[in-house]
Amino acid sequence: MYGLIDCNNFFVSCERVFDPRLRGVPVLVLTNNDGCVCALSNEAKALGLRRGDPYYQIKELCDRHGVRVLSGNHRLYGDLSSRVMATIASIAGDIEIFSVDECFIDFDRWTADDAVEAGREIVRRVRRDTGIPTSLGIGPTRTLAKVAARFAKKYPAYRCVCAIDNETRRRRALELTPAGDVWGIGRKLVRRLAAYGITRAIDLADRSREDIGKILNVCGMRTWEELNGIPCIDAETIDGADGPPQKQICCTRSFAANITDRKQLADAISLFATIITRRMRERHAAAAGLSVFIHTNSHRPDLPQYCNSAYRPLPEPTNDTMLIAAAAQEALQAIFRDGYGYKRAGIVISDLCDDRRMQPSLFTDGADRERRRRLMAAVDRINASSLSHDNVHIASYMPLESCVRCEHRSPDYSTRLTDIIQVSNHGL
DNA sequence: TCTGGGGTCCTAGGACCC
DNA sequence: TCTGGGGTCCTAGGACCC
Repeated sequence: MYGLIDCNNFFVSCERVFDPRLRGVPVLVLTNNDGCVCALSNEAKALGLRRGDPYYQIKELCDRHGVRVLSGNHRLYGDLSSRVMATIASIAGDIEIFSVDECFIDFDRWTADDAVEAGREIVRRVRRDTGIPTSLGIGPTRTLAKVAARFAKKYPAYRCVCAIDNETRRRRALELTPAGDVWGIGRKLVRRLAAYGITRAIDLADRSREDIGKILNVCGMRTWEELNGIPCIDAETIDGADGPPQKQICCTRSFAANITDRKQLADAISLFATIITRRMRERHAAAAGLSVFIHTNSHRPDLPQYCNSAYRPLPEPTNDTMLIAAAAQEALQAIFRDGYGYKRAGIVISDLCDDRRMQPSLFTDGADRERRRRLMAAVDRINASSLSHDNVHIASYMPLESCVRCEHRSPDYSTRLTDIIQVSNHGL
């Protein structure tokens, strides 16, 4: 049996941990640049708001109903996520972290009843120790555990834990689940399946293997098997930093206003190089090359459109901010054209290797490489201190706040000393 | 005025090999 | 008139996830 723990309305729940005034009222968390709705509280969902709604289209409705609107504070969410995962792991042992707010638990050696019992304890402890509400689904495959987690979240009678542990419950659950709510069935597939009369999860599971082979590809076939209780989604148990190495790292942003100036865009690219190299060093990744892309605003067909990207190989794999920034500038200069307003840009790195096992070049200076490595380590140490986030950076760097909008950002309650919550004793 | 960011996997088609 | 068979690698595009 697999368990899936899912944090309820995760980003909203994180904000509510530190600001109790947000409890019981509609709350939205926006995407970067305050562009779209990224997460909502149940009260906001009840007003008809949906994930993905552009904020400018719903602003008036939000004002009318007193919806509390927040910019995303991902440093806070990341910190709470690691606390939630640590709490779960302290009870369940090996867990497989699937996303910022979800993880799988191996319940293989448990009976269903014991798993439910242990599950209730996990949910209670996560709530007590971190303040985050969660739901737990249990099933014979990961896909069925996901289905169960939906029920655990939706119906209070389950008291946060739902198990699909026999054939009757499996069929009943799939009858009540729309095909589009199944893990792996997205918008496009919903439409294709509907053409074959498949609208509920049970319709999908009950088709013959031959039928499914004609309608869907191998990914769809795996979903079909999982719905029928045959586990076939890989068990890549992620164990701390020793999980499978990442294949790609990118850093891309939309800008609050179109950028027309070459120097301004270059400074934004330097910022992206700073962000992406810090992430690479955290993950022991080094890049053998990088791509830079720039894009005008595709939502404005009335303006001249241009997009392009360029690749630059590096003499040897590196995660040095200055070397990556320099290569990124070269790539940018190759594609920049005057006369356009650029709305989006980014750096994408697909050829990654482990910086502890990389092949150095015969023609680069080993002593210089070691000096640069120590310099980057020192910069990371200073910037990681909770008093001075990102105080040390390369000179051609544009502060994030000057190109991206985030007008309703909450404090970094748990990761920055100056933002720590204050408890007043006035009146005591 | 105003529409996110970071990933994964699969497939088809083209280039190339013997 | 008439032109094989088996394979790999790469890339772009499309689908999905949160």
